[in-house]
Amino acid sequence: MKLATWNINSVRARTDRLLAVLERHDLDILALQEIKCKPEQFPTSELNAAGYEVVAHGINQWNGVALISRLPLQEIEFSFPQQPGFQKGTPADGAKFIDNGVPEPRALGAKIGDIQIWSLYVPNGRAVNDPHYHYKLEFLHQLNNYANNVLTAHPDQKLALVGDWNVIPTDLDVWDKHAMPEGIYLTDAERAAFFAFAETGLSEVSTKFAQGYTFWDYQKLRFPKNEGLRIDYIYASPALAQNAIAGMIDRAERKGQGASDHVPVIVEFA
DNA sequence: ATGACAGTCTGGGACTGA
Repeated sequence: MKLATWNINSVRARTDRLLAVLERHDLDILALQEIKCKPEQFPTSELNAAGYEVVAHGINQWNGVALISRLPLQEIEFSFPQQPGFQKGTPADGAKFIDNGVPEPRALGAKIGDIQIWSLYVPNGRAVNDPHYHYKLEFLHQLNNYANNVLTAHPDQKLALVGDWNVIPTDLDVWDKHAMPEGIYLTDAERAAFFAFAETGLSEVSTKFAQGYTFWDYQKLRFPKNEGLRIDYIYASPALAQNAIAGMIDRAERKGQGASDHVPVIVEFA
């Protein structure tokens, strides 16, 4: 079973590349982030024709996540428990960000066979101590609580948390650790929030099979110079992780006209 | 060498992203 995650940066702009990725890698499950479209704008008929079921969760312009699967998608969830919302502005009550109680389309869960999978687009954070940064940390914290609750209740559950984590976990995951604006993505708090998932028993399963970056900015010849980031990850619970047998980063997908700035990360399970 | 990233729409500039 081949599982992949990919921040596609607009599915409408890259439907041809999407279909090619599914075919080239013979994927069974693909989690997308930044689809940047409403469900009715998603290329559902093309994907159905290619043999996939689809569920998309998005608005017209920003964010948006989707799951594409050969096996049926069941028990769809459009947010995880306690997923925070975000409203622009500075809180007047001393809070660190305004949670309007409406989760953005950044998480989509489903049961595929015996695997519980989430496609996740973790908030960017924008700048250290920006309200969006605190929103990001709260998003990761509540996601961690959810994962911990699932695995505490069902230790043998196959659980996959995959997506664009917008965290640079180690200095090896960025070409220049001083290159990020105001040090965003690699603060101690962001890194601690990322590694906290390992404390729940999850393990990141792409790293042991594949080296290299998963994102290269469109600007400043970042891709030709291989100045990138590794911010797309596949966390798996013990029952799932033990079946991981191979993995790769599809670096070639970054080439040519019309590429996303992220590439697919793929792990195969026995 | 005088360009310089890409997506979307509330569009021809602003916003977001990383």
